[in-house]
Amino acid sequence: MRVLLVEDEKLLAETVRRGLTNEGFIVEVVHDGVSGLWAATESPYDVILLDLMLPLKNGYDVLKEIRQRKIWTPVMMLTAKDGEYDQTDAFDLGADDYLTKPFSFLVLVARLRALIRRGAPERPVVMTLGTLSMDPMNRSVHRGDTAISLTAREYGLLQFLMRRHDQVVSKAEILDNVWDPAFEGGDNVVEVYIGYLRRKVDAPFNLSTLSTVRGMGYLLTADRG
Amino acid sequence: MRVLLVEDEKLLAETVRRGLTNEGFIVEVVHDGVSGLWAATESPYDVILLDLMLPLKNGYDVLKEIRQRKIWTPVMMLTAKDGEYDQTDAFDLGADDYLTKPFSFLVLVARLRALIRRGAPERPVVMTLGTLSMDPMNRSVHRGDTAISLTAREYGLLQFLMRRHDQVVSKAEILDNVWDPAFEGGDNVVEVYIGYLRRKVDAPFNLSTLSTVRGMGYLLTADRG
DNA sequence: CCTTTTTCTCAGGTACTTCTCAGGATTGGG
DNA sequence: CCCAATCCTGAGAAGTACCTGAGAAAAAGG
Repeated sequence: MRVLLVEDEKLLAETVRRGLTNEGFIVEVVHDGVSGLWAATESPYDVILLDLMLPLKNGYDVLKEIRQRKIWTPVMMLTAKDGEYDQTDAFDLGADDYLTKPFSFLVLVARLRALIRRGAPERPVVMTLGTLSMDPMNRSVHRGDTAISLTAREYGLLQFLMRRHDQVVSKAEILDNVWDPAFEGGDNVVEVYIGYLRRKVDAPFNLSTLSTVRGMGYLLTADRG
Repeated sequence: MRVLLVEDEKLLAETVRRGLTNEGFIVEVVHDGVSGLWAATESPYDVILLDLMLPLKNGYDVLKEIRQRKIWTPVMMLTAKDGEYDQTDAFDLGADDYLTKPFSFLVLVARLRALIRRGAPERPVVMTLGTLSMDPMNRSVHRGDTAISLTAREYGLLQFLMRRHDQVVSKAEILDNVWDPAFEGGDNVVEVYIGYLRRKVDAPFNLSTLSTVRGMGYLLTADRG
């Protein structure tokens, strides 16, 4: 269980390091924001403890850049007690928890464990295929940056096709995965829904990424190369 | 905001329950130590109000066992005023605050809020989403700078939606988190309250930040960009 | 105790989704 | 080129999800 601790108050850092080591964690300590960012990008940790007030680069910026680099290690922010910063900012930037100083060591350990247990959450599940993107969090679909509104069934179908992009998927397979197992109808309904999708994700953009492979099924590919 | 109240004096328990419910908390009451311990381990609360003198198992033991089971929900002890027990004991065992009976209801609420704020980081002091803002401290909601008056239930629902902004939340999820766990009714009540909220936070401002995602749930987004 | 507010249920209405069907279009093999 | 298999698609019926006004029931506030 590897922990990166980014904290400039040497005394506090040492206390926490010793305590966590004692609890069985492997702790690495750095004392400024730039080193923190570097450490976070260079080696994998199970969780990052990030102080807000740091020399060279403050905690917010470190967090922001970590997330920009698509590193989704859980981050727990350590904030001083006055409410100078708005804590929602930290969450917006992708912090997973925060702790207000001074904190009890027991609380720290408990929260740390909770965070690790939750694991690096499946945060950016947003799938992309060429200019087509899908975000399961808010169920939105975009081609480039124009939003596309899909019904539940259309969405389910597209999600399945995106997961299996560049593979031919048969109508039977689609029925099995997108429709109710108990579904009794024929497979014409798949043809119909493929039609709906084409009109929404391809036709308005003069694309044809969703093609028919006669006798086999359908094939979704990326646009632009 | 879920509270577990462990208190054997039925009258006091009922008063507190009603008062807290009125303040927007969801309160569950049990009347003895064993039930309290069981409840605390079985479902998640934001804070536990724990009387010291309890039938079957006293408050100290309950607290100790709760902590032994690695449950770190903030606990506020309710102690009778005579100094039979030393209050530092409570802290040693992992209580986060205590209140001496008889206590003022206002003080209880204030300390409870402080505790929840300290203990549950996912409840920042003031939440904002676009021009919509909510201050849990005084339970006020504003759109821009016009105040909006909400009932307890409306407030709870909005708070939940704001915490999960930009995510689709299902009616079942809403029922689980905003309504009493014991709630038996169908989920039409959610539709009704979504309607109420829309009439208060969206319609008067010609906005539609609270949208329906058919077949999935509801989605709260920020206005203006 | 009576009044007001809040919560919840119900039922009718509306709008949307899903699916079926049938005829038309397309494709590939002979 | 013609035929048969396959796929597409417009229209519409059936089904479902959601909204909302009205009002009963419960709680809160005099």
